[in-house]
Amino acid sequence: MAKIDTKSETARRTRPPRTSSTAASRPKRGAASVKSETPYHHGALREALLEAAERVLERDGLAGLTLRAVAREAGVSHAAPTHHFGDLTGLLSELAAVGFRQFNAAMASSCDAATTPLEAALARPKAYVAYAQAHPGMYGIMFRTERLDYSRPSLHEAAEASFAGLANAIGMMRQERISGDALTLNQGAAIARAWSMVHGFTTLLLDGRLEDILGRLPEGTTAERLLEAMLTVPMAGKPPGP
Amino acid sequence: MAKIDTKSETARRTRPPRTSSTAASRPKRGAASVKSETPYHHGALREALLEAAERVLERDGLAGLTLRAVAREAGVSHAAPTHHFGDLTGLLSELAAVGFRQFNAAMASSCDAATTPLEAALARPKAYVAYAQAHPGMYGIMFRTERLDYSRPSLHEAAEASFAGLANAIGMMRQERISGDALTLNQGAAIARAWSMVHGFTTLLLDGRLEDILGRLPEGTTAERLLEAMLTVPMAGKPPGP
DNA sequence: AATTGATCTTTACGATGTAAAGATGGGAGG
DNA sequence: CCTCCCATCTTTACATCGTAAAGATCAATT
Repeated sequence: MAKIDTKSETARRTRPPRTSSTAASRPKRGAASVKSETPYHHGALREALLEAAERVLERDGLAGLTLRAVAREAGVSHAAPTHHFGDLTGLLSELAAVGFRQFNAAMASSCDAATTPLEAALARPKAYVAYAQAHPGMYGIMFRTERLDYSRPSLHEAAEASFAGLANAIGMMRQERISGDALTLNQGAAIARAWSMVHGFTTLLLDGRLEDILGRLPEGTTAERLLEAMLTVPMAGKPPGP
Repeated sequence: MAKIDTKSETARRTRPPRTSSTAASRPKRGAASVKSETPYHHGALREALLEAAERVLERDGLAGLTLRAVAREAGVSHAAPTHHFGDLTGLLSELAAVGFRQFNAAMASSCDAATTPLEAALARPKAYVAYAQAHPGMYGIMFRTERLDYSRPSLHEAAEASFAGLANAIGMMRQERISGDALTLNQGAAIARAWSMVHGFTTLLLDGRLEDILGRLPEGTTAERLLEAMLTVPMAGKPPGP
């Protein structure tokens, strides 16, 4: 009469046969014991859980991303993630680290593809926004600090690399070297301005708060075009007539 | 044997005697029936709940802001909020509306106090950031779209007023009239740039992500000073030497 | 004065995070 | 080869949360 809790839980757990996309997992056991379709020891649960988490996040959004949902998606018991991540914060932090690495890779590759100086200057912000639009859930996690543990090395490093890349780009654009650790006020302001602008734009865009503006712009103006205009046009004064 | 749920709940509910800060509540009953310290009908539960929610938010942060916690804080049963807000989304939305009204008032009053043109141009962004720093929880709710219902009139109006004030200020700064509903690309870009910059800066600041930059700036540089520099200094090129 | 409808409480249920104890089996040491 | 250990995963349990539904209470209307 105390099993009320597990009733629905057990009933739902159909346990799909762990269609792991990374077929390289479980090198030891494998075809030796065919009797048990889902061996007790997964072999690569950590990675499988992170992939499952990403899938759940894309499918059900941030609200659906729970420890138990991720465990279900991976086909393991609801308490299995605990051993690998300790906590919901732990899982989210590691997932955010994955996101930052994807993010950094996307930024780096898009920068390499630039040819003209103007293109080079716009490539990074565009890639920033493009990543967020392609992976809104990921972006949401990465910048939702309340449930993140930055003392975790993987997250700290990935996020740090992201910031370093940004600061570097700004420095190059200003044709200065960002020397070591010290910054002048104007250097700091340039970095903070660029970051704030792109990050703020992205946040507002994902929250749908720019639709109001976009709707009033000339027909068919995209968010990317608006971003370009934001970054290109001088800060104040009358715009040049058409 | 099915009362396991209510056990701890009831045990905790000490029911403080509703020390309502707004003494104007319950005009009808009052001193007539002294026997019941907490009358069955509160009289102004809606407002009391919103105030309680704000208190809980400031004390326990976003994570602690639950329907039940708010009900506890207000000294009513955990299901009482349902009748007034329907939903957690409802409560959060109404609370966000309160926040937007506070926010708008702060912005307006700070704009009136400006004397020089430069001061006037900086007053609004400074007030923006200042409000967020003074009420981080509120700000978090106001711009956390996922659990907000913008179809609610109070929230929609309050947020709309906030946006209108911003757009107006940008238009005045550009010495243009924002005519009706249409916007040129440059006008839209100016609005989006200003909003993105201030909102992004605020978000990054509240998330502690600017501490890295602030720490590398000249000794004792505050966030407000950095914001000023962001808004004052030209966007690119070498800074003027000291 | 009886009724009614709004307001608040009780009770109940499914879901979640987390802790703790039990099961499993790969690998180390005899 | 056998046994034992321990990392890994499962079971079980519990406090809390959001929400729904039914019951209690009371002010106001008829």
